[in-house]
Amino acid sequence: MTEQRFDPSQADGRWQRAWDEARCFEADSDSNRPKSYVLEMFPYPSGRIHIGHVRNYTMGDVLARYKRMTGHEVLHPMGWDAFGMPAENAAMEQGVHPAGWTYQNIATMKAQLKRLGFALDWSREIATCDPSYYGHEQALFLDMYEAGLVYRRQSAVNWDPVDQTVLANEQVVDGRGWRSGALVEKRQLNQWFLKITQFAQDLLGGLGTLEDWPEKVRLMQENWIGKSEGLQFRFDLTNGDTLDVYTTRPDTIFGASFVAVAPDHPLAEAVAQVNCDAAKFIEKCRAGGTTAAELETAEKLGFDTGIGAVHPFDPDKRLPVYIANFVLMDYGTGAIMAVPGHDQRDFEFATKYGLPIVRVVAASAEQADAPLTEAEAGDGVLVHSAILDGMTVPEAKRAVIAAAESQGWGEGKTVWRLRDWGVSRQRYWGTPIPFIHCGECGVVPVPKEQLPVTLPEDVDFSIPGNPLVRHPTWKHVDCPKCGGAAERETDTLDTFVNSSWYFLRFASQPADRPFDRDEVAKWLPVDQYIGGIEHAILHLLYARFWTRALKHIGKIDVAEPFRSLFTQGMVTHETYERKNPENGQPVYFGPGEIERSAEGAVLKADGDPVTIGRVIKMSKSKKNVVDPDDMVERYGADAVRWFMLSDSPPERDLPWSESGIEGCGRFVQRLWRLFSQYDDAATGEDRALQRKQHQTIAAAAEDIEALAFNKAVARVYEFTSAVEKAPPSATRSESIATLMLLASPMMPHLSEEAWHNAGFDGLVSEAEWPPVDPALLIEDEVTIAVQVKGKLRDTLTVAKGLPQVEVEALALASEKVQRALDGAEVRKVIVVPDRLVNIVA
RNA sequence: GCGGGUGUGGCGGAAUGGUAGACGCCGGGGACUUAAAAUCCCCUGAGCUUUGCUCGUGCCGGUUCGAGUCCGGCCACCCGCACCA
Repeated sequence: MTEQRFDPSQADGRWQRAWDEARCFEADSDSNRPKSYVLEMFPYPSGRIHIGHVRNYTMGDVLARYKRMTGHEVLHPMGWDAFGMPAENAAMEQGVHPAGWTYQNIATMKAQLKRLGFALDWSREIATCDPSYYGHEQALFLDMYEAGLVYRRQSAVNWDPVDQTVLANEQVVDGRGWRSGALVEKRQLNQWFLKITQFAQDLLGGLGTLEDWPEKVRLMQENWIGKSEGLQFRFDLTNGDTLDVYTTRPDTIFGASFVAVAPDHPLAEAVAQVNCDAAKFIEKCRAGGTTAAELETAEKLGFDTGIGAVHPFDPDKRLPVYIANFVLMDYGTGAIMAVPGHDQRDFEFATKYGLPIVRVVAASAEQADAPLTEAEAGDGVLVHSAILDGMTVPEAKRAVIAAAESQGWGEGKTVWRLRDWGVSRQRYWGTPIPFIHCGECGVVPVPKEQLPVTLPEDVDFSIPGNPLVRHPTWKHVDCPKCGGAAERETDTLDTFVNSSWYFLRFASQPADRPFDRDEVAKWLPVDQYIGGIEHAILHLLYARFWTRALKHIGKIDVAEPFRSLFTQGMVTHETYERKNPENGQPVYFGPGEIERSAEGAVLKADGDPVTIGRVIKMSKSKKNVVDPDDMVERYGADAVRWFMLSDSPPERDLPWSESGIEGCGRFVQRLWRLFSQYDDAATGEDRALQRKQHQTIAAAAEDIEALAFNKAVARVYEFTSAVEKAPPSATRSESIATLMLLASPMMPHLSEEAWHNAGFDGLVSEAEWPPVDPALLIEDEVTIAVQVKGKLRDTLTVAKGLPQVEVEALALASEKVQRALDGAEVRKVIVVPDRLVNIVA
């Protein structure tokens, strides 16, 4: 006899232990079933699992469990993206060691994930902060160095002069250090780079093969790589020098009214040597923000160097050369020809400094003198452009490039927006870069047999700066080449490096090398990768680059790491706030502190109302967070999982609500009551229910494979209602068993318990997805909409496949149709078979 | 600023160019109960002159027999912008 209510507090743990004991989620690479590699982006161990993680991993889990039920050998691993700044911040703020803090968090979060019943292969767990992981990363980095994919050069960092520390962009607030409040300076340091640009064309071309990636992500990457074809050419300057500029619009060369260089361009620096106003201007630019967003939103500012540039088509024409804050040194040559008529940035600059704005492209020759109120980037024909007049934009581009090449002052050139990847971080909690600096031999790689270069444990975070630099002994080593005194590299690798190959390490974990080539060949590519849209560009591009780099140096034979990608939305929640009467700043309250009703919300503490604010991404600062553990404790893992899948399409944001999770808890119990009605002694057929059953199996499978979990959930609801209403029969019992199977990827604990109680053998987690009888999918009647002039007037229920003429006759015979027609003459009748009739009068 | 996305009832959403609002939440009514919880049933886009009609998918316009869906232009919000992960 089964209990009245399903009790997750004891059932969840029992089945989780049963899965562990059966080791049913460990991937067997010797299996001859078709493989399926399901991977969710691994989490940063920040402390506790966030509800957003729960959503991400629930989606992957449903797919992994479904794939296992449909006969696949599934690899569904989990690990920890364990290096990063928060551990160092915790060390500084709480006096804990980054390693201790990180491993403690991992233990906590692992227990939380276990409580949710995810079908993960924990035998392959990795933490990137473990030397057994990052040691192999160091080896791969050295391999890339040997292959010429790693180099060093000067590059700017944000320097906090008070804390004597390099700051990340997010640590710079309004141009000041977040801790010290000091004005941040740009400082040049020698840093390590990976040559991602060597693969620019391949990374771009590869996007075309990624059919199962969202179009938007491919577009974003394409724009990020930013291939552009244009003209690089040389201006002769009035001071006797020359200046190389790059333009994607050589056709507009007659519209150029000035030339601009980046503040850190050599020409700008040369001018600053002799002109202190220029030096001050450059100083001002350096004090500003470093990010592209800040540069481009800042007011356009320039400094006239007094130098003139000779127009290549008109030796008498001189263009003033400016230093301008909106020109980027990293793109092209760091210098541009500015065409205000056809580039909005140039337009704003020209307006501000009173420079000429000339139209050189118009819709037609007659429009040559149409006034410009903003820059026009559209197509048209060339005007006011001497020899180019009348040409189209593409013709003029070709003509100018041809002229430059034949006259020897420039050449057509492909330029990429993509820049090489700076991987140096002046921080402790990361992978040590395995190099040694020797006064005699220069930069020397650490010999492979000396890997891993591990982090020293005795470090002091009470003072700012990189502890590796000031550690008493760690960096002092003998040069591997000459044996003389030398120093270790104290920079560590960007944490994006850790996440650029972890999916390979999951496939196999040999101790003596990063991965096994055959195992990688067996499991890769990842069949379904799931993560947040915020990783659309950087992480995914870096992982694609590492895959190419490792293939290039002969380590693997994988073209693309992720065959199919899915980007899920965020979990959001209402905010509850009051205005602080003293400063007008909002004071936030957590969901646990308030009492929510249909009328509004009141604070439990004082019973007075609070304002219900916008529904936004959960964040600690807004206190609109819920803790997954609390929810699992109150409603059980299955209700939480069900909520994560319900309602919102997975690619969109999911608003968490208390009433929503309560509804899910109720549905778990409702299913439980239905499951307990399973009776293998029942007899009799129920054709309609049988039809519904098979339609539901097919539709749910289709929905899960399309990751449309919200639709699969709706199918289960619908089918549940149908089974509940059906009178007892063998079909009904069969339907109940089917429902256990359909629900099992989403609500595995409930399903295991019910499966067991119904007397079935084995675990439902190892059962097969129920087969579909195609004959039962077809309906024999259809409902046809009848429209008059596009408006619905009636519906008809007819046999499926009824000939068009008969449908038309039935529609015209309808009383409602005749009334709507009101005697008007029928001009045309459109019949869509089995769907609709539209009568046009 | 640039690149990418999203917008449908009170709320989350469904809908191969073909019946807009499936399914769920909230709310309302009823049954059961001494009562409550739990459960079950019914109703639930707006308006109107209610056998039915009109309006309605962010806003403005277009294509079509027919537009939530396609095209053009706007608006709002979200994501990314290279040292957050």
